[in-house]
Amino acid sequence: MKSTNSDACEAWKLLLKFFFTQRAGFPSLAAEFELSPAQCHVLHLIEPGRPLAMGHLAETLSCDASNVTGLVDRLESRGLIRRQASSEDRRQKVLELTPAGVRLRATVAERLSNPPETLKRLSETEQKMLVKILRHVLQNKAETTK
Amino acid sequence: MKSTNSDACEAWKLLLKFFFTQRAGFPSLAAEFELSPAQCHVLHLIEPGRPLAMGHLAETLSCDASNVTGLVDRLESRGLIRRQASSEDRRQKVLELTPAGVRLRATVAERLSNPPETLKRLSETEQKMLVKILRHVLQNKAETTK
DNA sequence: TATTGTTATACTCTATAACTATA
DNA sequence: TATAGTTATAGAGTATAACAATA
Repeated sequence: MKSTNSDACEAWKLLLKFFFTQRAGFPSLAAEFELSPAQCHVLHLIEPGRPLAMGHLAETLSCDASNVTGLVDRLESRGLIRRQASSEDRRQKVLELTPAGVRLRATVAERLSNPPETLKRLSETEQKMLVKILRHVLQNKAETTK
Repeated sequence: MKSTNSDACEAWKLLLKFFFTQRAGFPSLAAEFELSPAQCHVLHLIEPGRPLAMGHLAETLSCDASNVTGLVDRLESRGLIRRQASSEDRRQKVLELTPAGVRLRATVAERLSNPPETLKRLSETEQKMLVKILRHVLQNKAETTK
C-alpha cells in the first residue's frame, strides 16, 4: 500500500523547488543589515525577553557548540546580543537581545514579512486554503507516528 | 486597500517557519554523501546531458563567479563533474556530470524525495489541494505584475 | 565522571580585487 | 573595451579534538 504517499511526494518536491527559488535571495536580504544568513537566523531565534541557553541554540541550529561560540562572539561584538551567566547552572550561559538587537530583529522581521509576488497572486480562496493546510503541517510536528 | 494581502502574509510566515524547520536537516543529509550543502545544490542544478555554463551557475546561485570556481574545483577533483571548453565562445566553460556524478545525483535525489512525516500525515484531500496550489505558485513566477 | 562552553585547527563557503584569455 | 573564468586574499561558517570550569 505504498502508493498512498504519491501526493505527499509531489507536494514535497514542489516545496523543495520553492525553497531553492526563495533561498537565493536570503543572503542579500541579510546583507542589507550587514548580517550573514546564519547571524540573521540566530537573531530571529532569540526572542525578546526570552533568554536562550547557548546549548539550546546549537541544538536548534543542528550545529556544533563551538560554532555557536563564534556566531555569538560576532553578534555580541556588534552589540546585538549579550551573554549572561545562568544563575541555576554556572556552566551555562544564556543569550539575550540588547535593545539594539530587539530593534534590528524587528526591522529584519518587517523586511522579511513581505511575501513574494507569486504568493500574492494566488486567489483569496487558495491563500486561505494554503494557510489552513500549512497550519496542519506545522501542528503535526509533535504527534507520534502511531 | 492593503488588507487584501493578509492571507498571503500569513501563508508566507508559515512557509518560512516550515523552511527553517526543514533546513536544519539539510547539512547532515548532504554529509551522508560527503557533500557540503552547496555542493549538493550544484550537483542538483547540473542535469544529466544538459551542460551548464559556469556563469549561468553563478547567476542561479546568486553568488560571485570566483566562488563557483572553488565549488567546481572540489566537485571535479572528486570526479563528479567535468569542465569542458565551449565550442562557440572559448572564454566559456560548460559543466557536465560524469557517470559517477549522474549516479550520485540520482542517489541524493532518491534520498531527498522522501517527504517529512508531517506532510505524509495530511489528509489525501489536503495533499492534492496543496499540490495544486503550489503548482500555481511556481507557475506564477514568469508573469508580469501588470 | 559527565556536561557547558571555549580554544586551536583545518576545511569549505563567500566576496572583492587584480589578472588572463578571449570577444 | 567588455566578458568568462581564475587567482590571491580575507572573513565567516562549520566540525573535530583538547581543554577549563562546573555539576
